[in-house]
Amino acid sequence: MAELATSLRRGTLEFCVLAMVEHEHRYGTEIVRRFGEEPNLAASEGTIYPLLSRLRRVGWLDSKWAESPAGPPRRYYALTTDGRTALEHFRTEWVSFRQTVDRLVGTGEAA
Amino acid sequence: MAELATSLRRGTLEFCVLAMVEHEHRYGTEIVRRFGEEPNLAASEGTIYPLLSRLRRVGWLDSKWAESPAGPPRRYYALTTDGRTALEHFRTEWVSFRQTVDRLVGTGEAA
DNA sequence: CACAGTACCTTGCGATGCAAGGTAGGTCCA
DNA sequence: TGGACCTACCTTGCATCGCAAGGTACTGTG
Repeated sequence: MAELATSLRRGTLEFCVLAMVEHEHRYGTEIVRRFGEEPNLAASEGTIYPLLSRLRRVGWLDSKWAESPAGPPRRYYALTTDGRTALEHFRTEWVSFRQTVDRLVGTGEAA
Repeated sequence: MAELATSLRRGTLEFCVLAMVEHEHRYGTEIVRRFGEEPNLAASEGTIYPLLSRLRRVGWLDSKWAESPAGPPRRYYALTTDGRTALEHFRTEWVSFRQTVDRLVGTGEAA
């Protein structure tokens, strides 16, 4: 069986990325660092970069290069209209899904 | 990108199965049918049977055959001690994970 | 000009959801 | 008796995706 946390990330990680660039444009390394600070989501470069590529490919993220104050240029990501729609859709699905799991496994919080 | 619901299931499905046999022994087809009634978790035989085999293999589920009132015999599943421990562990992890996602994607329910 | 730091990306593997396909025992009814 | 149908089990093969490990390239420093 795979690591518990790893499996849980599946399916949510990409939307956490979308949410992360929703209000501010961010670049790869910055995103990796921020996820690293979340024990529940900690994901390395090997996860994040391919993910960012996928999100660009399906048209949920857009990117543009920008100079760095020091070091190589950075690729900054931003939500597209489709990306925003997908994120909204996820928010609805997530709440529903979360409630179902809470009910079935009984976290002790349900009524 | 895969189906949203499909990805979300990953990692939680197996614990929903454990929870389903926590208090009552159940057999494969019954479990499939019950999941079919949950729009968020709908999983077919092709998902459930291999999953049940894995759970047996790692020692979280135990099973014994029993006659059916009509039709072929059924394999009834029950939680092992290890299975119960794993389920408890999941409950803790899940609550923590769920809160992190709620906070990051902002479901509009957070404080 | 070597070295360390930052930033990007790719390769290969393992785990797992799932459609589709396969086996076998039981019931029903002509 | 025997064919159609149901129930119940399980396997095969494919696609997806997280991730460790490895790789390229630019920049500033001593």
